[in-house]
Amino acid sequence: MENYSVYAKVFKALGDPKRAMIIDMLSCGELCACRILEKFEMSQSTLSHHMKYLRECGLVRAREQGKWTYYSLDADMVEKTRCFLAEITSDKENCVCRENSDSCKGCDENE
Amino acid sequence: MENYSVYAKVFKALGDPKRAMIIDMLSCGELCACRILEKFEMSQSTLSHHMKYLRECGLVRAREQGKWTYYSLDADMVEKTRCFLAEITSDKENCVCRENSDSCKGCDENE
DNA sequence: CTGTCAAATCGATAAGTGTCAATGTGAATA
DNA sequence: TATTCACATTGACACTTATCGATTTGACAG
Repeated sequence: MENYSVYAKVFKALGDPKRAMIIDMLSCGELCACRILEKFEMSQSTLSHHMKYLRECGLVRAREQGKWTYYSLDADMVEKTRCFLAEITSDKENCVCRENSDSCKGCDENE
Repeated sequence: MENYSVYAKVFKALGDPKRAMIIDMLSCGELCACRILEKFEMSQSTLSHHMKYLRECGLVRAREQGKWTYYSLDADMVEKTRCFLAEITSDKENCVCRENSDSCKGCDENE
């Protein structure tokens, strides 16, 4: 159930059209907040809120440089998320539905 | 922006740990509501609500047979969702961030 | 027809989310 | 030092969501 909760946060983050769009933008490379803001009709505080959400779920990293903050995707988290999605939507031997235990742990490296 | 909204619904659906778990269960094949309910500490009405959510975003289909309702994943939607996730998290030529804008290079020019 | 069962819907409530204006903060600059 | 700039945080609000118990619907058995 732990894993479900971890990725639930990521999916919640993707569950807002504007945040999904921000992810899309960041997929081309690092961007500063001001550059992202240009693309949206949204107050600066609202964008900041969204960026915090994206950071806290692990999907996005922030790098501060002087007064600017540069955002970029966390490639590792992206990969894990894709993997998790693939995992829970594919047939498998040790599925939750076949056991009482917490299987379907996805692609965690410590196994 | 349309596409972002369509898949935002799907991601919102996956953004609840229990719903993600239900998806996981259904990935092994069709199940009736009662079978799913067994796995959770959740009232019947709450489960019904979640199933409606999953149906409405297109991820799950329902087949009624007598008094039972059988649920299964919509393979097509699953595939499209995986695809969308891959799309927005990969670098590409025609990224949102390149639309109506000269580049995606960040704030370099302001430094 | 009546009672029972599976599931959906309704009504209510507490918690979470998206949004903005206002304010705070820390770095660069005049 | 005081001001400005980029961004974060706060407080407030309307809206949505997760949840439950109660009720309704639709199918089957007697």
